[in-house]
Amino acid sequence: MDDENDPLRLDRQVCFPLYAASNRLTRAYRPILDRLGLTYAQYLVMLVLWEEAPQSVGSIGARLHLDSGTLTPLLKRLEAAGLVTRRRDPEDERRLIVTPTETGAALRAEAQDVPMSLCEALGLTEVEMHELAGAVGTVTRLLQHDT
Amino acid sequence: MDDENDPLRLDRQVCFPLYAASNRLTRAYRPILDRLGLTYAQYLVMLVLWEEAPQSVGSIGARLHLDSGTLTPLLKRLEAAGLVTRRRDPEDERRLIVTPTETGAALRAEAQDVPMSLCEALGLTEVEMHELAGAVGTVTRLLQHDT
DNA sequence: CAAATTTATATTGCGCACAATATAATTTGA
DNA sequence: TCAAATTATATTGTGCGCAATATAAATTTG
Repeated sequence: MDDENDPLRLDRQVCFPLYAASNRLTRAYRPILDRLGLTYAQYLVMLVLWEEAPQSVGSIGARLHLDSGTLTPLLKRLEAAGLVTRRRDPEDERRLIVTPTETGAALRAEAQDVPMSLCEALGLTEVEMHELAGAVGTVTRLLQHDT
Repeated sequence: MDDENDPLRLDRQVCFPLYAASNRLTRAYRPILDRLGLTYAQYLVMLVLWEEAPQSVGSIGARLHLDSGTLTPLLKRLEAAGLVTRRRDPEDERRLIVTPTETGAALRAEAQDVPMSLCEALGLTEVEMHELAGAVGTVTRLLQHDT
């Protein structure tokens, strides 16, 4: 009831600005990634695959903290778009091996300036981008106490 | 191709940790809010309404940066749960006035210790919580250059 | 005052995110 | 060795988040 210290006031919520910031980022990415025909989550999966391929659904998920409920349909859409192939690992038929197609690998070149475009879309200088990276790092470190 | 400075490496993405942190937070809130029968987004709407009621869909949306595409079905679910009423403003039939029911208002008492429970679920001390608030504030400030 | 414009909410459609559960392959161990 | 436990992915169902569009009420203008 003592307004000042009410823990339920929206402007006292530590986590709401993080939620709002994350939504805002996804919105900012959208017009940029539209040019590549990718959603933000699909872009993240392609980043992971461009770094190392092939990879199983599980290893992609471990990297992005996403589970098969999210990844299975997403990967099917990437497959339907001709960007990846999905086949079972003959060594272990439980595993599904995801590999970028030639088109999917070539898309990497188109994606080169996505980070810079986003920077511009957010109206951030390189210095501010570094500040942001620092603050985001602090948030991440603090939230990784658990798992 | 010069691995070190490749702007497409996942660990060079400033925004991915923010996305991951936001997902993690929603997961952390879930078991706590389950006890109130609320999702995280519904909890945010109730916070806004507990602060000031009644409010129109538009004013709730302005506060949370959400649009009617998100809020209309969410508010219908809150109405179906008996937590709010929805009626047109007789002064301006375009507006929809959202008001907590007695049950909805009473739920506020049940929610009092949600912030503390979350803090515990994240394994954060009060000092760390303040650090987190500071870092989140920096992120918010930097991302508010645009709108 | 009527037509055009603006404003507020609703609807539709798509793609996550995730809990819960299912299925099938592999591994373990009595 | 074979039944139980474990592991990997898939499926189902719910609820966002948002772009695009629709609808209807209010406001502005000519």
